[in-house]
Amino acid sequence: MVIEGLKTLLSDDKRVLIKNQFMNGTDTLTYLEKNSADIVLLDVNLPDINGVEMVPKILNIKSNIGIIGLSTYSEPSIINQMIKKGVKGYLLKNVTGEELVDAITQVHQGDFYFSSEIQKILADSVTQESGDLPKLTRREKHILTLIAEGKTTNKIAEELFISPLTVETHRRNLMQKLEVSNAASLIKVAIEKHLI
Amino acid sequence: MVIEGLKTLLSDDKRVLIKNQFMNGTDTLTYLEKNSADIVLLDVNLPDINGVEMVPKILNIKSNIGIIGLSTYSEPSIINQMIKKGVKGYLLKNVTGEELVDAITQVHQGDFYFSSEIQKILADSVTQESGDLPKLTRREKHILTLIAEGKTTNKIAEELFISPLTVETHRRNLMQKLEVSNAASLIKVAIEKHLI
DNA sequence: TGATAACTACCGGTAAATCGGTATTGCTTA
DNA sequence: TAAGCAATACCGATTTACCGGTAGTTATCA
Repeated sequence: MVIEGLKTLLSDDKRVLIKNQFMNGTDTLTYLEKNSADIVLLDVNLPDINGVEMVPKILNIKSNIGIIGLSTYSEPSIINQMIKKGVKGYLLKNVTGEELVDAITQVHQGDFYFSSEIQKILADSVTQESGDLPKLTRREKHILTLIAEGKTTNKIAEELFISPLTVETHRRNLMQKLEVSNAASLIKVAIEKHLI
Repeated sequence: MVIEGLKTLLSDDKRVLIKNQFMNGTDTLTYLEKNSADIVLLDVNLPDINGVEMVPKILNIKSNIGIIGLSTYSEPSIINQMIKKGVKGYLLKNVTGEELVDAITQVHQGDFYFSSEIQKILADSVTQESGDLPKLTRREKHILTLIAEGKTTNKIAEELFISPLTVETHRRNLMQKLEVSNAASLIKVAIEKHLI
């Protein structure tokens, strides 16, 4: 449905030629390995591969492809991640045909393009400082999920064959990194920041 | 974009006439108050009004309108809620034109229509028994959010001008209702069940 | 190969949460 | 209006979490 919408919005404009379209990530990647494209309009919600992960995969195949992210929603953290991975533009699906063509031409010229809504979201996320994901280690992530499952320090220690004291240390580091002071809010912000 | 996609998918079929389309809930409701329609294709993610809340609002205006829910994603709880509110069908946005027309005609005849993917999700949710939302009282919900904010029992008691012992009772009732044994997992399942 | 990060571990102490059981009061509604 | 639920509250006891500080051993990667 979204693809049909895209095609309709772009069909009026002769500056844009739609070469192909796919419903999932893997098909897209195999196509791009054998064929060329200037711009990829990339939906963030794909059935097989995460949109964020798609970006480096595409750029590995051909680094000069301009990728424009596309999503219904607007979570700052996702947009931030996409930009870090190398998208050149980002739009919401309520975009007009005009804006869509603008975005494509701008990105094709080597510029960036973010719709006004996205710019607002990015600006907000900078002021709120909510976009910065703390870096958790593998062990910390693991223990985080076990805490979320309701397991106590002792249970976790048993499960990982380490000392409860060690688990407590990880626990404290987690809370420090996420700037909270107990497990309840730890889980809440971990989920908000998509760390779980 | 989605609307354009819909229009394209439906334009081939002469059984369906698109009367109007809107980008938000309020415009839709004001239109429906003065005009008629057989079927409403309702996106769950609207900028102003929650899709679930839209359903009773629409049915209050004209109870014989057939509503078909539409979303990119597929969270069982949302689909369940929509059905409870009275939608007659539910589709994902990767639906084909053919299936879309099928759904519309079936619902127009008074039948239900759920795409195979949705049926699978519903079946899974029944077996996993994850769809049953425990009923929390107003006070419990409030305290739940305060716990999620990392506040301790004492802080919450101060804030609500009640005894810490009372807060503790609410806490225990919350944990019992959500079938968990500590605050961390309480928050996790509360978020999973969209109670926060 | 040397520095940095990750993982491990400990002590002592305080604060908070959890458990089990009980009970009164007010509101709501069948 | 009686039953049921919601909100309030308490006691005693145990467990778990949280804080501050410290430190040795492995990876790992530049």
